[in-house]
Amino acid sequence: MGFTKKHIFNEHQNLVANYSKVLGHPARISIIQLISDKKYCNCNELVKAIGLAQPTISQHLAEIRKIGLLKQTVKGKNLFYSINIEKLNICRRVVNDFFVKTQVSCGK
Amino acid sequence: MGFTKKHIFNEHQNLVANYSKVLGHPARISIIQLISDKKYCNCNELVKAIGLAQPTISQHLAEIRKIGLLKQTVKGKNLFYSINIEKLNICRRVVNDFFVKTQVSCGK
DNA sequence: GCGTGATATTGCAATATCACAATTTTATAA
DNA sequence: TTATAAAATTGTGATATTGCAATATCACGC
Repeated sequence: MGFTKKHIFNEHQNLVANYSKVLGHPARISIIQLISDKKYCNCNELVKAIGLAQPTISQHLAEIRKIGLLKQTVKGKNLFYSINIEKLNICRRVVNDFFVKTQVSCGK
Repeated sequence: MGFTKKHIFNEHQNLVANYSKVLGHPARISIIQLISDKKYCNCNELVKAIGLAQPTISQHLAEIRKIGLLKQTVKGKNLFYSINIEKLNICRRVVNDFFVKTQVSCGK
């Protein structure tokens, strides 16, 4: 079929999967690392640093934005991205809690 | 194109992405939860509990196996799956370290 | 051996994802 | 207003993923 049957899973399962899916591509891992290293980073810098075309980077940025991990600041012609640390922390906890709970369940 | 240009990213970025990708589907989240809750679980139980067809579950199990997260025990006709806790712990650390390092970079 | 039950594999259709060229939008600078 | 530069959007082709029916495989009991 090609599409995921999300309705048969609960909200939490879909949430963990959604967050993880965004991290499931090395370009997006690289983008997040570059933005956090440089604090502020525009699209062009990412294009040069990573070596994918501008529309491709823009697309990956949109995926990361969808889960709220990015902040934007307009400065002249440039659009600078930075990490939404609060949201990053939420993602970390959601994913890590899944691991921890799984580990605890195994040990009971 | 449709395929990921993995060669332009480093090993660590691909590793984080690989682990995350496996968690990037709610069926696989659900499978991991069910197996860890029941300690041992065969394919049929997962099929009944989740409501996807047997080949679909089998396929998702294969994805989870690829990153080493599952152990198998044959008992008669049944094949029981359990969680490889050591590997789960490694995955947890790899993914969580990514989050923590990102957070630290933002704060510097 | 033969049937049975459990799981993996194969083949296929539908959808999603990845990557990029071309274009559009937006905002500044001249 | 016009040029320019940055980034988003659109359109497209190639590949990957999701899901399932049909089939194959494998291990047991008879």
